This record gives sequence, C-alpha cells and structure tokens, in this order.
Amino acid sequence: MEILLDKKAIIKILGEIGVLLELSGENPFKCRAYPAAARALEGRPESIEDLIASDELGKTKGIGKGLQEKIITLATTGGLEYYTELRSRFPDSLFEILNIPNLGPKKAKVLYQELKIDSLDALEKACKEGRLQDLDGFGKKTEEKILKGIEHVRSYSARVLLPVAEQAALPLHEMIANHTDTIRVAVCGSLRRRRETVKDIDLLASSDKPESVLESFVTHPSVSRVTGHGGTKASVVLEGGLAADLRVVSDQEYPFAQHYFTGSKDHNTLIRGRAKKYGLRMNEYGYFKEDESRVACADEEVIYNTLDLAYIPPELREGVREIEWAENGDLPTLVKADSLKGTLHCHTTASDGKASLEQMVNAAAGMGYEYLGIGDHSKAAAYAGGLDEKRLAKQAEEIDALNKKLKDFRILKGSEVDILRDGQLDFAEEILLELDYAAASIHSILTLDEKAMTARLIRAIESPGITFLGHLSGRLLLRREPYLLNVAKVLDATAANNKWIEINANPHRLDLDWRSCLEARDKGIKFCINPDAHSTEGLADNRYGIDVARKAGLCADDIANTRPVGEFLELLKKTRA
DNA sequence: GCCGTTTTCGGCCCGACTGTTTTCAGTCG
Repeated sequence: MEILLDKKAIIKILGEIGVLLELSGENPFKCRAYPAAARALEGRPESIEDLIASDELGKTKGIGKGLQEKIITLATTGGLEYYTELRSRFPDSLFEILNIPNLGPKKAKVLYQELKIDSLDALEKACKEGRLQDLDGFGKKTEEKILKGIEHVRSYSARVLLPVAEQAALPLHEMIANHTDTIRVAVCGSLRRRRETVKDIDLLASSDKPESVLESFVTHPSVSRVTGHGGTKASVVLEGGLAADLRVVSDQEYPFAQHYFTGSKDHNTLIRGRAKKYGLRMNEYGYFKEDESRVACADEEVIYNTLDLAYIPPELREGVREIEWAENGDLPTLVKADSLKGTLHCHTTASDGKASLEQMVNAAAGMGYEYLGIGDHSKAAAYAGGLDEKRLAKQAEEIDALNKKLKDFRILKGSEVDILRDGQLDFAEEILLELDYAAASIHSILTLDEKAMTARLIRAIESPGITFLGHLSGRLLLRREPYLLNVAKVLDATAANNKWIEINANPHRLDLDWRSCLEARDKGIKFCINPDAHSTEGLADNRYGIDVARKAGLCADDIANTRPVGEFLELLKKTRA
C-alpha cells in the first residue's frame, strides 16, 4: 500500500471539509463530524499506514464507515472528489477571513454571496466604505469589530509556546488570587492541561461579587483591549496579543466550572456521556438529577468519584485513554516535577553553550540533581563549534579532574553526536563507548524522504555506543514541522536495542511529542528527560519535559533519570550491551 | 456523518456574550 498523504495532511483536510460544509449550510451535525474525526485521528499515535493496515481506523470512535472510506481514499490516492468539489464552491482566500474573531462560516457566506468578499483586503475595503451595514444581521459595530479583527489577524494570529502563556497568566492569576472578593481561582484550559502550545489563557474564579472581580480583570495593566465584558465573563487581549478569558461563578459551581473549562472538549464530552448513564445532567454549574436537584461536589476529585472514576489529572484529559484507565483503576501515578535525580544532554562553552562546564555543574547541583551528563556537539556540527576527537578527549580530562573535586555529584561524559546522511555517526564506535552515554541527533540534511530518514535514524539507534536519539522528530514548535519519518518503526528499533527515548524538554521542541511517548510507553521503552540546556537557566526547562511525560501517562519508573546515580548508571549500561 | 445496555432512527452539550434584534442568530469555548 502506498501512502500519498500523511496523517497530518489528512487531519487538515478533514478540518477544511468541516468548514466548507458549514459554508455550504449543511446539517450542523454532519459539519461537526469531520473535525471530530480529525481530532480522533490526531488522538491515535499510529501512522495512517498502520491504522489502515491494522483495520484500526474504522474502529476509532468518531470515524464511521463513510469517513473511513474518505480517509483511505485520501491516504492512498492523495485526493478526494468530494473535497475537490466542495473546494471549487468557494475561493481559497475565503479561509483567511474565517480567522477573524467572531466571524464564522455563516457570516462569511453572506459576505461572499452578497458582496463577493473573498479576502481580508476586500473585507477591509468593504468595512471602510460602510457596505456591510446594508446586510441583514450586520451593523456599524460589526464593521468596527471586523476592522479590529483584521488588524489582529495580520499582527498576531498564532498560538504561543507554553512558557509564554504561563508567564502571561501569572500576574493575572496573582491579581485575582489577592482580590478581596475572590474565593477560589485557577488557570484552566490548555494551559492547565500543559499543552505544548496555547491559544489563549482561561481563568476561572469563584466569588459572591463577580462584577467586582471582572472589573479588576478588565482594568489590569497587562490588558491592552477588552473584547467582551458581561456579568459573569470577560474577554481581553493582553499586551503582546495573547487573548485571555475570565469566568466567575459561585463557589458551589466552581469545581464543575473548573472541570468544564479545563477540557479538553473530547474529555468533557466523554465525562458528560458517562454522567448521563448515572442519571445526571452535567454542565459547567453542576450535576443535576432528573428532578433538577443538585449533587454537590466540593472539588474535581468528587466529580470524578461520583462517576466511579479515580481523579484524572488535567494533563491526561485529552479524551485519549484516561477514562478507560480511570474506570479500570489503571491510572498511572504520574511522575512529579521534583522526581528527577539528574539529567543528560547539556551543552557548555566547549561547543555552543553559554556557560562553562563548572557553571553548568554548579547550577545542576543547585537544583538538587546528583548527576549531569554533558553532551556537546560533535565535529560535523561546525556551526555550533562541535568537538573533534581531540577536544572531546580534553573535555573528558576536565571532567575527570572536576569529578575528583566534587562531593556527592557526578558529571557524566557524553556527546550529542551528529547523525550523518546515511545514519553513520560523527564519532567512531570505540570513542562513543568510552563515554558514559551518547545522544545521536540530526542537525542537517533534514529533507530526506520518509524511508531514507527512518532508515537513517534506525541505523543510528542500532549503534552500540548510542543511548538515545536526541530530539527524535526534529520539530521546532510553531516554526518547523518534524522531518518525514516513520516514528513507529524508529520506536520498534529503539525497543529492540534496549535504547531510551529522549524527552527533549526545550519548550521549542518538546520532542518526542507526548502522543508518540504514549506509543513508546506501550512498547515498554524507558525515557530520559533532558533540557538540551545551552545555559544554566536552560536546565530549568526540564519541568516542561515533566509536562510531556505526564501527558503521556508516564510514572517515575518509566523515566531513567528519576533514579539515583548508582541505579541510573546500572540502567545506562543496559543500553550499551 | 456518527452512534447504539432506550440500537438502524433520531438524537447529537449547551450556556454566555454580542449585536442587531423587538425575541433571536451567530460565534465561541
């Protein structure tokens, strides 16, 4: 079977079909089925090829007979008549106006059909000429809002990295927490679920005086624009362009609202469905019996317990497998932020790091770590000042000398050795085996086809001297897609050779992705959370690696560097058999 | 278009906010 479109491309097309159906005025449930199937597909770690071959595609909830056929056609022929026909009804440029806040398919359709508007530029012109006001359902305020929306789309429409959203949320959270009328407050949404990128900040508070809390929110110094302000909810755009919402409820409603606004949408749908089976109607305000009486829950844990489920941590609430785990008592005890006893894959001034060996070691010791693995670049990474054999040997001497001076801390010798075009490594096997560990990474020639790239990575991981692949997929969040590769096959080779998976905790990477980590977990592979730190501050990025691990349902035991140095070194030996 | 311990038809989450309405549609989450 030849695959002409990968999963990502198919997910994108399914989403587009959903929008095109809405533009066409189709049955809303039919419209929703396509993005729902896209999400279902996204939730499966397997490649599209494997999903089709194993017949798992049609067994996926949300993908029925019709969508299964369409997905297979897309994957194997690279196209779909149904999709092509839908696309021909509207110009491609119409899609860009759907990025404008509060402008959905219904309005877009009217704009296109009545005023022939099919682009941001055309829309801007029509607004400025006051031509929208003549349309049913449009007025002066809509025109003004759309103009602001166009500005917003042009200047800022992307998601942001997790730490960016986290930083932006902090002062707002603190202000609300300190507000005299606040009872409880929490960050919800994708930020609470620790997604790798975030579109907006969702805040929730409980109070007996919601207006008072909301007023402080919309007038906070970090707010640049208020886009909505009602009695229980306000929406703002912060300096820098990130959007934030605050919802205020009563304290009795708070746990339900917290659950509801944490999501994900798929998780909530599953929980609501389960509540229904227990004779309970569930919304963001509570559980309601048939006679509309409430079932009180003091916190989220009781909400889950009421449905005979163990408490599901927010990171797991993606509608993937967490409910199945919770009902069978299989929920993993997730690894914690302070579980790491040491870490690998750090750079120093020997290659492209900003801090010296000694500075990095001191910083790691200061974090309570027992060991730090150095992993400077190898000579092929000339742009990063990669080390040749001679400089690597010199670094080893420095490490030996420093280790002698240190008490209760161990520096591990390592390398982030470049994987060359054909999968050979930039250092000879015997050099690598002299080190305590070695990460093999791709930094150049990123555009091989899937087969060649997969073979290249497998050859590297089969090398006895290698401990794990550095940032396996090569993605840079919001900037660069992963290189073409078959992750499942690389994971199989990793498992077969007793190697580890790196969870690269650099927030620009978070690589391997948590969805694939879940797949690796199923294959029984051990993980290592590393910061890929190029400075002392970079070491703290490991907490984002913990987020990835928790999203993949990993326990401390799944992660090699939760072990004290002695046990860690024992485990390390097994990768080099 | 999906789904099914109410199973092959008839549901499909639903509430807040906004703007244009004079009772509601569209959008969002």
